[in-house]
Amino acid sequence: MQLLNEQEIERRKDREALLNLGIDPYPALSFPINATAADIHQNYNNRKNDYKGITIAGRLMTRRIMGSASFAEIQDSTGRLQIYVRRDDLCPDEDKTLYNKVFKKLLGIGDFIGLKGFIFTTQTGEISLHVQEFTLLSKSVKPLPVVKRDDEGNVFDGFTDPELRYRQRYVDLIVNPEVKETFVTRSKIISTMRNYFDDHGWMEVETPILQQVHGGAAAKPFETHHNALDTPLFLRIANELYLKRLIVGGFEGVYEIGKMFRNEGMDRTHNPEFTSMEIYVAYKDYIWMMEMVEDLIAKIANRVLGTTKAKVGDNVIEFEGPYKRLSMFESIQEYTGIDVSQMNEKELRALCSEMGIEVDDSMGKGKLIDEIFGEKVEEHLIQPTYITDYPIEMTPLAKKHRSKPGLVERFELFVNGKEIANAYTELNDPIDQRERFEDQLKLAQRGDDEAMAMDEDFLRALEYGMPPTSGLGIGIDRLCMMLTDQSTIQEVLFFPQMKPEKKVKIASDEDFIELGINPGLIPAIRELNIHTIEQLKGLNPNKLFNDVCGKKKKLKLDVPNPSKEEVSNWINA
RNA sequence: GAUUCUGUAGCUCAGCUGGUAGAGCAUAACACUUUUAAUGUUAGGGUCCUGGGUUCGAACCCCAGCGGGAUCACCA
Repeated sequence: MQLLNEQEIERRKDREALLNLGIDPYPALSFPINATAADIHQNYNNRKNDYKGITIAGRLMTRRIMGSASFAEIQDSTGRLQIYVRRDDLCPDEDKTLYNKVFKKLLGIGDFIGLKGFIFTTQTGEISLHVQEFTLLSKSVKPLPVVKRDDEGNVFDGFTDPELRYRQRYVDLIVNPEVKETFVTRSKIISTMRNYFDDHGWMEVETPILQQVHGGAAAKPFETHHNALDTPLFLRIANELYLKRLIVGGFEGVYEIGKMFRNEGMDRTHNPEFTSMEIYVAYKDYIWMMEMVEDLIAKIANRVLGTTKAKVGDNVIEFEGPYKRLSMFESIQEYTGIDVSQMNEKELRALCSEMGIEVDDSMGKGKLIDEIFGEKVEEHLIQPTYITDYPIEMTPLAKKHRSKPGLVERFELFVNGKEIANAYTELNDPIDQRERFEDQLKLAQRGDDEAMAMDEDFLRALEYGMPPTSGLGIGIDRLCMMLTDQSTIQEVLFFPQMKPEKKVKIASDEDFIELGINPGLIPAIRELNIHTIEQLKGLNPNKLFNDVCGKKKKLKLDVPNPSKEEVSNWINA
């Protein structure tokens, strides 16, 4: 049972009226088209003769009816096209129903129609379709928000409420073309990346999303349960350890683009499920990876923006490499003037409190350095910058630095103050790896809930031998935000996670009848805005009795008044 | 999780000091055969998020809850 507003009732009536005229509002048919809105706008002026006998389909978005002629706009996946409809073209004979009734009255904004006609240019210079035939393809029975734009692109009645836009993304996509554009760009970013990898001979793979050990990163997982195996399973927080197993298995380049799941907070840069790309290439190191990433990102920017310069917020970012490289210690030195490279844990802790950075006892040396970096450096890294050579404590899966003791071969790429990529020369010494996991265990015992879990099977794989390998992870959503100049992750996810909508179960007539209510009284009950059984149950019987009798009289319902006792019985039933 | 702002017609929003709920678009009716934010005339449309409280009287003030946004904290 659904409560309908005036416009929804009106549209349902139109649907009935169409059926009565013998027009199926939802015909089962295919409607072949030979043109799109974008094609017509681009090419009509140069190839005018080719644009006769056009068939095109789309959603009716605006109408300007002027008596026996009308202008309207349809929208297909490529954009909008104005159509020109004349009564005497559609209805050459006496019977003008098709235009006067069907087109003008029974169609509405949001309906899908198929059209046949020829393209022409109006007096005001707008390329338009002169309609010779139209077919209703699908009737819309819910009113669409109508967004108006003038010639300068000013928006007049925007559909802007973020809650509605995210919950009803389909509506957002229909009425806000720039939203659709963002997602087209997102798709291009991913396909460009995929093509780049494939062209290099690296193979796309799929690894388990349901994992028994949630390794490869430090985060709280979503937990579920497999009934047949009677075992707990986790939605993956990372896929790194599986991809490395494939390198052990003999593939020399593997990548995966897919969803990760983390049971943590949500904000404008975090969604519980997000898309990451991870790639592992054998016989490479992180120096090589930096060059690859520069090349990749510049190619993506070129493909989606047509340039390597991108406007991001108030900044213009140049994505053409080579990017600046700074070691983590150098970056802290550069932005604070302090050399932390020789400090021990105690000195670092003192420095943090001096800088007003909150610390707690669970934090080891690496974590403390990371805190300083996050607080003092990150925001300054606007142009693409590689931060390299991280403290070993915070990076249990990366190989020890070839020349700098206490550090690992790792870089993160920062753009506009945000991290968008993370890469290592991968740790492939199984003995070292086991020790690192054990160190993580110790951190966990100190209370660090982000410490990584031991994965015995992964260690077994490493023991068989993994070639030197470099690995990279890119946060796809963040990259998309960057390249589409969006400041919230929700704008680059079709369906961002939201709290569930409150569902109210509207009582049907049968539900009311079941309580012993005379069907003739139901209109009075609804008129009192009583729509759910719970609502009814919560009412005072005397008040309800008075209200129902009063409404019954007002609505002139031809049924007897209920007795007070009957009304009490409804409530107590 | 904390702070703060916010919830009024299908959509976007007004609503004064607490005194019968308003506009534009959309919808409906009439007019109009090259309009384009079409236009003109007219009409209908409301659980003012929910529940309590204060008051003669609450969209408005107070309390609680629910949804959403922003900022902060954690994480990518």
